Amino acid sequence: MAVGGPTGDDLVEMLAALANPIRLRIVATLAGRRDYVSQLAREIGVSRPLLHMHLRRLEAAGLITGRLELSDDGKAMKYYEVTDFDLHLTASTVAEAAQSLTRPDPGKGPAPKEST
Amino acid sequence: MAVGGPTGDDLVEMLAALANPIRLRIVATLAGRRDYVSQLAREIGVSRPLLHMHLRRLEAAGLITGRLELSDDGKAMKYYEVTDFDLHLTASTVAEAAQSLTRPDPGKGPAPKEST
DNA sequence: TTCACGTGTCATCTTTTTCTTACACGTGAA
DNA sequence: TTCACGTGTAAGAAAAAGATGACACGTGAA
Repeated sequence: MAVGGPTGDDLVEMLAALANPIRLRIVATLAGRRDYVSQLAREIGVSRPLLHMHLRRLEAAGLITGRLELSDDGKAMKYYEVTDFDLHLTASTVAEAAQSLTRPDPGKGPAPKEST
Repeated sequence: MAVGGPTGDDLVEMLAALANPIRLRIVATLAGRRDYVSQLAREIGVSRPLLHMHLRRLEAAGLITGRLELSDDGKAMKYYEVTDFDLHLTASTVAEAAQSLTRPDPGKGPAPKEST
């Protein structure tokens, strides 16, 4: 997906999702091959609940996607894989994205009202 | 500066620095013209102490630089401007950067020891 | 002197993020 | 049944980030 213009809010979410060693490692691992949760947790070396949280964050940002599949054993395995994200960050691209920011500060005011 | 390979740690720091509405807006504002702290605080609409903290984070990540200058009035003004950062984020670039990650998880173990 | 403007920091509080522990469910095999 | 393996979630502790207010300093002008 070309990202000529994610909204400022979306950009913040993507950046926040990537700005973490564990999540960076998750993306790196999934970049090689898709994997299911338990196996991924073993490879990266984190607990399943923790990995689960990080996966949610990455998926919410649109950087990875997961789908539930059934193995031959009849076990439900959730496989994750990376999406085709492509972010180009320079002062100008950031400046453009910032124009569509709706939150002046994180988690406070809901949205800016239009000036009269 | 081309960023064919910032270390994983550096990348995390840059991403964390940009993953914030206020800091995104700071970079966007400085992308147009350099500015000094008090004026910047007024334009963005945040307090000086708060802006000061965000500026430190951005400067630590190497995204902006500031230098102290003297105005005609003899006042010490600290002017900030953006650097020529250029980050390209895809699954593969992230995978490459992740190889040089030294911290398995944020704020726990100091550094991984080399395996024998 | 007092005011307005610039710089900075410190202590504190609130909020968010991160992480662990414990629990729930389902299936196949011994 | 019990065990191993897969899935998920919920509660609470710990750590980090965000934000505020009060303070310090220095200069020029009224």
